[in-house]
Parts: sequence; structure tokens; C-alpha cells
Amino acid sequence: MERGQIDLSTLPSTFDLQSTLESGQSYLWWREDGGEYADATHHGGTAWYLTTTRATGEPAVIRARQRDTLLEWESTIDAEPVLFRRLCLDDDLDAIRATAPDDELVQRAYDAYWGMRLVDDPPFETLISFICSAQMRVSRIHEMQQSLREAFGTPVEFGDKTYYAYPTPEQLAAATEEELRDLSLGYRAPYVQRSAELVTEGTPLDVRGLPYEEAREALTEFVGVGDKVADCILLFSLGYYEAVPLDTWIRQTIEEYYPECDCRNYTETSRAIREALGGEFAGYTQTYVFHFLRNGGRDELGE
DNA sequence: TGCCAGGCGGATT
DNA sequence: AATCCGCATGGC
Repeated sequence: MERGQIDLSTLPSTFDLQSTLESGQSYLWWREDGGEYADATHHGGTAWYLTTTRATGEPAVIRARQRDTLLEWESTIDAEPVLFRRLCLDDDLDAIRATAPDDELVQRAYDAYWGMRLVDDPPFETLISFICSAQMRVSRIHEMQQSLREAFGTPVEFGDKTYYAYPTPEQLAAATEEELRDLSLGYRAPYVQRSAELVTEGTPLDVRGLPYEEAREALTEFVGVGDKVADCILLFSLGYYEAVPLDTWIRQTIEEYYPECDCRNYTETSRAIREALGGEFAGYTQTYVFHFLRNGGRDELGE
């Protein structure tokens, strides 16, 4: 057991663990108290768990908790570099926000969840969890990932308990469609199995290096991955901060607040809203807006 | 009960 | 290239 703490006051920007983990970006963490979108206050909430698989293939467990300006952790490994990378602790939020449009929706969203970061999750885990996200509630997407871990993941001992790492491509490729349907994945079951298999067969998933639109197109090679899910993978695991996933919430936002961006197809609408949200960090801004609206922010706006 | 949830694949036009 | 339709499951 290793432990340590990160002094968040030395970072370029303030940090809010709860907003980061409850904003529908990552389905790979789970709360110690079992809660979902709860009541824990910002900067002093519950502990969270994460499994991570090292380059050696060896799985590890991390427990992390924020107390004001400290991020405390315990782990089977030295978790500090993992936390820095996956929680984007080095991001400069002021510089990012400076690129965002100065309108009420965006500024209220940034104010409401200031300190939230994008996540930088492993591409395969992001691929699978966002295949599962189609037409599905956030809480159930979390549950599905938990089920996948427990059914197919490699066990890891941590403290006096056994945890399960997120399954590898090989482990999910070996699953049957029926086994996956038994986990309540529904029609996504064959997509998960087949896409995992495609990864083991060498279909490129780490498309970093390709220009944004080419990268998005390349990811739709996977089964169950359309433009929207591809944008999520680019934004939450491959560092494409300009990617704006056009989901039901953002489409409604476009209709209401940026009607001039409502073009005929995904590609054109995407170009327009990326431009409207400031280009380079449009996906960062979109993530704040998404979280704000999903938590009822729209009701506050007209007041 | 019927509708919706961070949509997608396949068929049809 | 655009549109339509079926698809699992669970919560309200």
C-alpha cells in the first residue's frame, strides 16, 4: 500500500474532483459510498476508486479523495503521475476559458463548475464505455462498466478487498454476445464484443496524429461507433480538445442558443458549433455546458 | 402506459 | 447523402 497527497494549491488552476467525475465524461470511477450524483459537497466529498492497467499489463487500484486543496490517495502503486495525467491537473483553465464565447450560458456553466477538468482516460476503456452509452442513462452506463469489470476483469487485491480491473481487449473479445447481454448491455452487446475483437486484430484506436476530422472518421471503423461516440473518444481519451460530441443535450442547446449552427448534417453542424465555442478548446467548453444543463442549469438562466 | 436515455447499423430512397 | 426504422433495458 502506497499513499500520498497532491497539493492542489500549486496547480495552474483550482480543481474540483466531484464535478470532474460526475460530469458524464468518465464511467470508469466509482464512489466509495455507492452514491450517484449525490449530495457530497464540492471540495470535501466522498472517496472514489479507479483501476488502471500498467504498461506491464499489471492492474492497480487507486483510491482518491479531495479535501479542499489536497487530493489524498492510496494505491497499490505510485498514483501521483496517474492522477496528474488522467485528471488533467496541469490544464490551465483560465487560458482555456479565455477562448470561450462571452455569452450567458457558457459563462454561467464555467462559474457553476469551476475547477472541473476534462478526463484523459485509456482509449480502449473509453471506446467500450461510450459504445455502451448509446440511448442510455448516465447512471446505467456506470453500472454497465462495473458489471464488465466484475465479469471479465483481472482481480486485484487492495486493502482487504478484491477489486477487478477494467477488461482488456483480449478479455472482452473472448466474451460471447450472450454473456454480454446477460449483463444488460442489450443491443450493444455484439458491438462491444466485435469492437474489442477489432482492437485485438489491429484496427487502429490510438489515432493521435491524424487531423481532427480524419481521426473522427477513422474511429467510426469500430462497430457501435458513429460520429458522436467518436467525438467522445477523441475528447476524453485522445486529447482532441476541439471535439464537440453532438448529443441530444448539445443539439437542443444549438437549437436554442446557437440556431445559426444548426446545419444539415453532423460534419457541418460540428464545424459551426466548434467555431462558435471558440475552436481549439470547444470540447472543454462543451463539457461545462453539458454538465451545467444536465443538472438543471437551464432553469436558472431565465430567472 | 408510453416516453426517454450522452445513438448506431442497415435498408431504402 | 438524407431519411426511416428497429433495437434492449430500466426509470419515471
